[in-house]
Amino acid sequence: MVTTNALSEVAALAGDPARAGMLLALMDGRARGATDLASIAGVSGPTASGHLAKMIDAGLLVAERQGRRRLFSLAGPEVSRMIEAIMAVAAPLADTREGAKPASARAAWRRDARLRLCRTCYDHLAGQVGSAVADALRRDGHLEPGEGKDWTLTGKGDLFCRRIGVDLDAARALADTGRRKFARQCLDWSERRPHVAGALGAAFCDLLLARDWVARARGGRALELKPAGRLALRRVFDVEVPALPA
Amino acid sequence: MVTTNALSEVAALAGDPARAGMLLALMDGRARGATDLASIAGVSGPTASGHLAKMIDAGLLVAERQGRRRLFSLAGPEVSRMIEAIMAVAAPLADTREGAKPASARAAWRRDARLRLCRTCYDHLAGQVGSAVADALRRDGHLEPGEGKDWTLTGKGDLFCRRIGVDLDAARALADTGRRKFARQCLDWSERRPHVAGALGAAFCDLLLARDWVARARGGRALELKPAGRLALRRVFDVEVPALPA
DNA sequence: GCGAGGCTTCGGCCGCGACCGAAGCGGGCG
DNA sequence: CGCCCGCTTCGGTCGCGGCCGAAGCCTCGC
Repeated sequence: MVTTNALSEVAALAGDPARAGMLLALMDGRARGATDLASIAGVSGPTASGHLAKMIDAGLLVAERQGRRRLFSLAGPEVSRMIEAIMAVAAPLADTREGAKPASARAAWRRDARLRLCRTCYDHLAGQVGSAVADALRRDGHLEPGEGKDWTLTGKGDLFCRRIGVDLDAARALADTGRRKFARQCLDWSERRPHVAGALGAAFCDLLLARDWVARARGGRALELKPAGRLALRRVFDVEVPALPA
Repeated sequence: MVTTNALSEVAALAGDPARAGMLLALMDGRARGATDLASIAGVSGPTASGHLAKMIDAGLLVAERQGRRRLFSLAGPEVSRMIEAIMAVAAPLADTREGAKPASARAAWRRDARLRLCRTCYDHLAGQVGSAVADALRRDGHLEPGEGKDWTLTGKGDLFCRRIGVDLDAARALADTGRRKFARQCLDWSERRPHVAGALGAAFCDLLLARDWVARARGGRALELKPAGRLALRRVFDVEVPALPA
């Protein structure tokens, strides 16, 4: 029965503390370099490299060169679903082991739900809100997949951005200096579709913050979607985002 | 960060081929003895016993004495969800490794969905249908949790069973000989609530088969829920069971 | 009450795999 | 062009944990 071995092989990958630490660190959807992950996992560079190679091999991670760095991220939503499922089993274990704090566990879970709904990824939007915005832009012909992992803003999209108040000029200026890509596809772990990163993504995020449609939760990447923001998403982008579970 | 260790510890449990084999074997919801599981996993008795003890300890399995045997089964739905989630990640790996049979994998998955919907557990109903029936009987005051892991059939339940055609006399006769418990709570892996086992559970299953509401799929524990059966469940038990995914 | 079957505990063996330091590659940046 | 930084490969060490056989415990059945 090959399925038995496949199960144990994948589980064994997540079954090492160093690898588990890396996977958890990548659950936020950011891509990280091998050295970062090594220090997060508390192992040396070579050891981390070996772990990462195994996880790439098994399809748990994907890697992308960026400059002289190699950035690793979760291979897809099924991987993060797996990690969540394992944590769901592991949570009661951790509880019973030390003084039982189901309340805090539930709070953590709620916080996770908030993260999945709306968060920043560096300085741009991610989560369901980020993906919904990107989806809407594509759907309405404002944004198209460009060469490589870039987005191309169409003429129609240019007009749309100016109309709703996105500071396109600043974003373009930043891109022209070469310091930053204008618009990049950034794959989101909790959603299927990529969202909008780069200078344009940051400009969108700035707009939502300036309009007070979303607000930074103190000390984290979570963004609170205000009622006015939910309304605005419907009115401006014609998208609906689900409410947070109670 | 304790959550990291908890994750890796649980994953490591599933990361051993012998333990993974046991977990997969238990995915059908049946409880098995240590010797059975040892031969399934291809290890000796003592080795299996050690594995089982660890999984009990971690809350992945639960054990129940029955005579001089000790029966092991999955601790709950979150455990089977975890295993499914891991397999979802492992499946592509197995595919690319050898000749890729996504069709058969999908067929297996569909078969699993059928198992979750309706199956036999020994000779009684299990799966969503089994649990739905048990839920309805409790909800309507026909069945109550009795002492230990027994169910108690109320007077109202007695009348109800006779009215819909369950062969109560045969079930009671069987129970009176002591050869069999009358009605036992049997925990179902794919559902929360226990379903009805014992002579009464078997009688219910016989009824559904006799009425042609369900039919045995050849060569398996899966039961096909006929359209008439779905209708009957609504009419007789006032429960709704979801359709199979296409 | 005694034997048998099922499960667990104990002790000891062995192999896999995590780990690190040192050395090798390769792409930026000054 | 050459240094530097980030990542990988190589070789060797070591400890954890899986594995089994033998022996012990408990429950059942004759």
